[in-house]
Amino acid sequence: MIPCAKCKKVETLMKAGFVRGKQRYYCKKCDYYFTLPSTDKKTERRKRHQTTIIDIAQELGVSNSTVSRALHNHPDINAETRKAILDKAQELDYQPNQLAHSLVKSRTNTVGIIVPEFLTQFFPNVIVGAQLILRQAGYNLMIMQSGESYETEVANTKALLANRVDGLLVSMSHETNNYDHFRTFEKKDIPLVYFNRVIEGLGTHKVVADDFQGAFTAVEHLIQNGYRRIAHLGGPPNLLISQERERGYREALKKYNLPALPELIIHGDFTAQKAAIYGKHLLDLSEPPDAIFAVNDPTAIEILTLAKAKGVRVPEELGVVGFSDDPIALYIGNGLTTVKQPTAQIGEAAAAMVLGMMRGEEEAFTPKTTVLEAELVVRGSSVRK
Amino acid sequence: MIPCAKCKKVETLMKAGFVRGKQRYYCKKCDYYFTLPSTDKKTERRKRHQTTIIDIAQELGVSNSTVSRALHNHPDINAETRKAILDKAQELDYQPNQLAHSLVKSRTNTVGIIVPEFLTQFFPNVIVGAQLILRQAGYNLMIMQSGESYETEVANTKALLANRVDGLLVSMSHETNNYDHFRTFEKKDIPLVYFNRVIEGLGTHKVVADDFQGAFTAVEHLIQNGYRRIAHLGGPPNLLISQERERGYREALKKYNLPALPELIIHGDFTAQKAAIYGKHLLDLSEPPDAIFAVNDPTAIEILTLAKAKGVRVPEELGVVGFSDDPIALYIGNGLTTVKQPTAQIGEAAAAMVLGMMRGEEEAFTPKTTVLEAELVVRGSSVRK
DNA sequence: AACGTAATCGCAAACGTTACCGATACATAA
DNA sequence: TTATGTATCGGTAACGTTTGCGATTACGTT
Repeated sequence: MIPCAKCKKVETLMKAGFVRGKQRYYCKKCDYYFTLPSTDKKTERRKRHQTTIIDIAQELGVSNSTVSRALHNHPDINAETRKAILDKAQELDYQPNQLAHSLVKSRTNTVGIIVPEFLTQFFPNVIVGAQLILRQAGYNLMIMQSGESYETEVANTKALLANRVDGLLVSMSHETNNYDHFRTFEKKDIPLVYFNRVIEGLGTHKVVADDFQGAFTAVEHLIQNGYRRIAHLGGPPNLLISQERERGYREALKKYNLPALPELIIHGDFTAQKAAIYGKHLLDLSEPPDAIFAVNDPTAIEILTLAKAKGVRVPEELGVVGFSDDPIALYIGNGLTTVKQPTAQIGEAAAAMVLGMMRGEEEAFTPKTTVLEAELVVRGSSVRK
Repeated sequence: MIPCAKCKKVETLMKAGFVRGKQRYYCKKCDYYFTLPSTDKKTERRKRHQTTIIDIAQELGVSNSTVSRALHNHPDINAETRKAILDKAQELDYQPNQLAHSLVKSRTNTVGIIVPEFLTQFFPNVIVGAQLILRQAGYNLMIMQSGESYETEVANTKALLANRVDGLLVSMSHETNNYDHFRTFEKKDIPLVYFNRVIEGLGTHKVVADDFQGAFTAVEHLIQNGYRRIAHLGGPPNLLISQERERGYREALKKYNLPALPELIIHGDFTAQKAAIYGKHLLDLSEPPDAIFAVNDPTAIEILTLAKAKGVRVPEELGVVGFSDDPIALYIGNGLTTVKQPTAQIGEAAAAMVLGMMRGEEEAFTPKTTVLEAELVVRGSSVRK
């Protein structure tokens, strides 16, 4: 009863096994194998779905191109039809499908940002600044946090790449020593701007606070307040931010003919955990420092806590200066002297940079570095009364 | 010399004006207008683009479906071809286009989260918790902040909708009184979970800390430490979080037969700014309170600052309890007594909820509310020595 | 030798939008 | 009239992936 798919004869046909659970037939005459096409139920439009441009078009009996034009006020459209379409869109609660849009335009209007953490105030503030600039330029911000882990940082870049971000802002985790995952962006010509945590040698734009000047001013301040045996609890040595702050520290000492003692310079990793260990080490030294310049506020705060526990009086016996002006700095003890960075401006500057790059305002590409001023905020932890 | 597009005759043809800068022709015989098809240059593949599945397919001389299968270890594929494809993918630095994938699957593997701000520690912590759970389930998190503005909150929902998130976590801005933008999600069957800042009546899942119990315990603690004239500097009255904390405050007073004095209950908006105004008002009262239960830590911190400036001794003359255990609480003065919320767990619980909903584990939909314990952390601001 | 079946792979239709062109109906100028 | 613009609108390839199903080979099995 089944006719051959080619010659339509029934008599020459025979069953010929199964394929994927369906009966297969073989026509001896045509020497042709085939299976019966499934009785295609002509599946009516999937039940639930966001309303599309096509839904609007069908309801109004126009083509989808017309609808598309209406929604983007293209000149080639009649005012009345546009109104009808806009009304219908409103009625059906149409939301454009950004995915489809991005796919065809191969632009997502999204830039990614990777930060090491957002438990201190620094990065959230940067993000707010960046978001401000980007939003008013019509861009969305996709926020990722690496949690100071190289692995997740790589995973983050992968995800952002998969989501085809148009640009990227990065502050590196202190774990990263390999930068291939960032080079990928350069290779694909995706604008990339580093901020705060940057390394040297990567030929890209950077936005940083003036770490050197900030550190120099901070240490000079300590010296001018009578501290002489000043230690530095630094950051990961691979990051420029650590290098610059240490350089500022060293230069300040040099200016006042003070020695930079190796035993008073320790590299941590920005975390309070490590700071506690190294800080304790410093305070327990047979000849302890009379001041500590910490690479960041969490470190400085840990030192203040240690000093309090040990009964070391601040600022009389120990001067402490931090870096970044964490809100806690204002409230802890008599206040923590710290170097204030223009957090929001860092975000804004970085955002402005990618914007420029994405708009292709670049002639020849020359890596530019924006340095924003850092300001010393003097509080109780560094001024002997 | 130009033949008619229909009848191919040359003699019946004549020029007939221009359309969009191109010469138009008219065949008198056929009564047919037309323009010459542009000499389609067969534009070779656009220069720069991320490598696609097709690039791999072409390089290897296989079809793109084969490549797709290889990349998802589909059974229908030879081990060798798979290896070849995988190698080539590596070589070409292939990154799957999430957009195209999402478009066809109509699933983005992304959930959105809207928070009012991330300048206090609370929301970042929640985000970290949520991200943890979602990431290991293969989902990305799209973070938005409303900045406590209704307008941007609406804009945020629009953006998330346009990006077709599979689910949404929301903590509302204190400005929002209209919830239509959230109802859209319910209407489109997009899983939605509120956390922390929720309102009543919305038939959806919620995750909150036990605000009532936390507040009750806090105020009871104040009473047990001898405070009698306890004020409450509350939050926006439309939010359940404010209502519950106020209820806890009132119930605790009631338990000890203390009156809830209207002049000692003021509603702020969570911000330090308003807290400064209302706090000053309270302290300047002819008969000032001997303790203040603040709706959150920024408010409490502002009160401590005001008290210090005014010379009111804490905790002797004024007991203060906050809510949320901001890091500052540990360091300010002799420490701020506060109610600690399980921030990360809130994020985790909320994330787990959307996950469940997205996986369609729901039978009939019954709004579920998860309440997580809040714990009183006693510090110096509330214990008279 | 003839058939049954598993292993592979290609085709092509979606997904929702955009944009280039072609194609009309009129309005207008010659 | 008649040739020429103009104002609108439809058709249809892309964009990069997934997937159902058809097709082809290669091998066992009777």
